[in-house]
Amino acid sequence: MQYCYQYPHPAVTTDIVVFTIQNQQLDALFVRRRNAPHQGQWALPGGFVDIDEDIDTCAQRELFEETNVSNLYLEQLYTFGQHNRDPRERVITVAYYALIPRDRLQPKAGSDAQEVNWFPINQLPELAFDHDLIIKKALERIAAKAHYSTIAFQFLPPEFTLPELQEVYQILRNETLDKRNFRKWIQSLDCLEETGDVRRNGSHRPAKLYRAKHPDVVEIIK
Amino acid sequence: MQYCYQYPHPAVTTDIVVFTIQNQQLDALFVRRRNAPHQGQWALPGGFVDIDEDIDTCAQRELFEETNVSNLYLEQLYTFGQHNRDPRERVITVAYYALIPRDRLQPKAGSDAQEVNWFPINQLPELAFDHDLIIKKALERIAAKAHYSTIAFQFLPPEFTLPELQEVYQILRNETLDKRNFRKWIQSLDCLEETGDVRRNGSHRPAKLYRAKHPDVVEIIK
DNA sequence: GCAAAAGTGTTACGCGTACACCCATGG
DNA sequence: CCATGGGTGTACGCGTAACACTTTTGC
Repeated sequence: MQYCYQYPHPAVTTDIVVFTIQNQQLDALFVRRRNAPHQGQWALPGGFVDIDEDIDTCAQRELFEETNVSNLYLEQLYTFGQHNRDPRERVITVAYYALIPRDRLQPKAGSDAQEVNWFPINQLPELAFDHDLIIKKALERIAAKAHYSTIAFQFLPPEFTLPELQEVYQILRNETLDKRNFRKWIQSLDCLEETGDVRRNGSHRPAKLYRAKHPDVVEIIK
Repeated sequence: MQYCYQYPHPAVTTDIVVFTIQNQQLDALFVRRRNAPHQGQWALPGGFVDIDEDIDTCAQRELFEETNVSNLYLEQLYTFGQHNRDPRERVITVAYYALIPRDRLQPKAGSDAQEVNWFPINQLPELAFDHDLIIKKALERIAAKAHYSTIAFQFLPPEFTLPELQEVYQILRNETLDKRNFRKWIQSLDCLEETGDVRRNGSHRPAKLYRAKHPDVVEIIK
């Protein structure tokens, strides 16, 4: 079966930069390509937009196929449309980024037999296509958002401690923060509530647990 | 001649929100549709991406075709990809916005016989497709940028006075600013230089003329 | 009792904001 | 000389940034 048009049409894909934080590092998810071009190289998860599928829905679907997790924070990033970015045919890709909390990482990410892997964002392998550009843009975006939104909560489980939250902000903003000032700031946003519980992990004072008042919305602050 | 594919392909367009400031108002440019669907309604300028044309280039081309002006500030805004946003076929549009200074407005914008018109953004006509959504997103973007960038310069001729610059900021941010505080702020950015000349317009003290130190870059500030 | 991380207040400085009068020109 | 808009400085308050010690636990 063939689909014919009076004028040439590009193919459209979505690619998703999936971020998580583990081992004190920001990691992104990649899939090893099994076919040419760029066979064997690592690439962002993604794929073609179905003809009657919204592009947001497509991104959600691709994301689920690679991570087995749904309902993640997902935001459109930028559209990459250099005419020669794919040697096979004209492909325009709408890039998204998604954030996945540690506690929802699957033991083996990926539903099919594909080889997938997390890489720390400062030790990336060589990437297929223009995916290095996409990553770069995604990093800029989340670093910026870490300054004026509650995006960091999306990396954490529903209950977390203030030192954990501070660590996420530090990794995203790539700077160390003063503990007292950070606490004063985050408390003043009135977006946290104590669970009443504590977390004990080590021979030291236990940390109080908090949860976000509105865990599903990324609030713009300041 | 037909172009055939193994899988259905969407059409891809770019639409451009062209902004200018005239008569103390922010205006956007629209084209009246001559064909169904939405025949007779106003729509954003835009059109199909050629198969071997970068999407940025396409936006530039469409922009030039409607305004006869090139080398404008042009930035990608967002990609709109609801599957049913165009009743004819699947069309994904990559929206851009452009800023055009007063002094480069053509007497009759538009190169061909199409009916084109500027509308103040708070008196928009009913728009075709989802173009109201696109405008809304573009307005949010430039209002935000007016707070943390030198975007306002792009609305002005190469030489301008401080009252003129302040007016642009006020329109974009939709608030009045204190004259002395505005001047202190803008001078502190070290992005202006006096031309040494003045502009006389009326029976009052003439205003000093300034130019941007880097007229082609929109600097991120603060 | 000691090591290790959690928790907690105060001070200083800079920036943003509020505010009123003189200046230069054209008619 | 008068109307019109251009141009200028200061004071106050708030928010950001710097900074050190006590608390609680596990071993």
